[in-house]
Amino acid sequence: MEIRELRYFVAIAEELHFGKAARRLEIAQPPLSRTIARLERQLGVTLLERTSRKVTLTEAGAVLLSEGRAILSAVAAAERRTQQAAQRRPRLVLAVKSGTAGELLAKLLDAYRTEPGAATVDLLLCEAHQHQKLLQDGQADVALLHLPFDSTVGLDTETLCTEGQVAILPSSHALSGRSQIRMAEVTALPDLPMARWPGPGGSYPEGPGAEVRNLTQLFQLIALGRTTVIMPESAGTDLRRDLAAVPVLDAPPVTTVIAWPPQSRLRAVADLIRVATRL
Amino acid sequence: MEIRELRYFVAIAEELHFGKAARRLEIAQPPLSRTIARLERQLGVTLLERTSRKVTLTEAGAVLLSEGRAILSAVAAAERRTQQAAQRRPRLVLAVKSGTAGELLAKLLDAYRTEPGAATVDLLLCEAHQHQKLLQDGQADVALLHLPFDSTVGLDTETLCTEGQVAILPSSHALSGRSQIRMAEVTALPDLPMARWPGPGGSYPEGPGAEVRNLTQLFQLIALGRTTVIMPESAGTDLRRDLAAVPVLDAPPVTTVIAWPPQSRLRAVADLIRVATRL
DNA sequence: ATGCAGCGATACCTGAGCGACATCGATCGA
DNA sequence: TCGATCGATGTCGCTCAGGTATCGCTGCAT
Repeated sequence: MEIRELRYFVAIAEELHFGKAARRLEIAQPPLSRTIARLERQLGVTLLERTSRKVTLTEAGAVLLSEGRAILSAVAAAERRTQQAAQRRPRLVLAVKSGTAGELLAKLLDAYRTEPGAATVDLLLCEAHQHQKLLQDGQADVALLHLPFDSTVGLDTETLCTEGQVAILPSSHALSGRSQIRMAEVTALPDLPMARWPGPGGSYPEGPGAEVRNLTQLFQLIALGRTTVIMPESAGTDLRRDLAAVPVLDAPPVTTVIAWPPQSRLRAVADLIRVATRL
Repeated sequence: MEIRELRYFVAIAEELHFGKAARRLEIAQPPLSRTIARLERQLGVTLLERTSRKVTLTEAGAVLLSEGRAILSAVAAAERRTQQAAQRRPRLVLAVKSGTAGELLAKLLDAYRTEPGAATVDLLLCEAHQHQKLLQDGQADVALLHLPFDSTVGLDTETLCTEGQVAILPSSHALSGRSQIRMAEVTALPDLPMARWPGPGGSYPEGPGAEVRNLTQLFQLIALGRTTVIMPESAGTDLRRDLAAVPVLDAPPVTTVIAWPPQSRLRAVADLIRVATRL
């Protein structure tokens, strides 16, 4: 099995249409048909059921699609990382959800900068749920994740810190003066439905709250009295004047971890992790 | 970058010798030289420093070696799993360290067997530290691991159970009648140095205890009064007559988890996991 | 019922590149 | 200084990737 064959198969499996897949691959349709036929012959497995009107995946095809996507990501990552490693002055891409881990991030970058042979660290500000993909296809080398929100499946991690959560409310709200609060009190506020974040697929869960994509949007909506949110303490420091943070007693603690692909061999990654765990 | 090129590069990077690598790949040496040269040209990166007497890896080459091995494993896994998925009656390979999780394993297999459309489960009895590799190159589909001993990096997991640990002693030993014991008491026994297991590389750590590879060896040595061991409770049930198990109060608890590769799409794997978590 | 449009498979051709063999040039040790 | 060893290079045959033209099947519209 070759990468080219896998690329072709994944394209067809996604399009379920030889013509469209060929256009996407920028080749003609006949070589595509032949390549897939040969792949099937070599594996001894039928991957696609085709009539002249419809193409469908077999069960084996679904398995190969899933495994194949992972392999193609890994190949793209290998190419990127190999080229990075050859640079005279290495660069390191650190993926962080925008607006989070502010102080920790600053301390980490400061501490790492003084390391001998420190690489240039590029920050890749990403949206929630993107980390995984960025690390897997080599667009990022390291990421800061927040448990239990982010998944660490397929990654090596080290715990950096654990913190409580706070509810962000309009300063004018009745509860904003409280020194602490409980989950149930926040989630039950009928006048302030909880904001909804996009899920892993990029679509929003059902619910009454506002749909938000970033902290600026969110804070604006909270200030307007349209929504509220429960989030880690550190993200609630240095708030706008018209917002208040109230510690939520029984919210699950949030753990910030540093994560990297397990087979990472970049010295810069190892250094950064060492610095991070010593903070 | 193609799989063939990656296979060639990994072979050379491991042998650090074009001739030997070519023999291992069962091709002549010249095409190998040319293939690597072209790979380097395409990546725009020097992977190997070569003189006519010595070949060494560059830093970029070391990165590609590491990433490349992972990719080759993934490709082998994809081929195996695709072919498995095409079988009329699917098979499922469950990797377990020999001698562990006895009762849990029996219950799991019994419960799964009654599932509608249950696959045939093949047990792959392996040695410690092999799980990871078996799952990654597709020789196994699921594994039972024991935290904190085994690494779950790169795998999805579900916790099945947690148990304490016991010290296994000769029945004749002075401590064997105790109802409980402490770590320090066991590790400090001068007459019974702790047995040594092979590490991830297959070599043994330094120490006075006996070198063992499996439970039969181990139990025999304990019965002979040559060593002792601390291990999970469940592995210490149904002991030989001449051995005794004493709970170790302050030993870290052992968690048994079921683990699988994150991109797994086999229905049989999903079924088995569901059954396991409901036990 | 028939003709047409859309789709995947097949036939055939050209050129790139893989792999084999022979050989070169450099380097190290005797 | 000579020979052995090792990676690079030149050359050749052949496989196979990719292109164009076309076939055969199927569903749909008239």
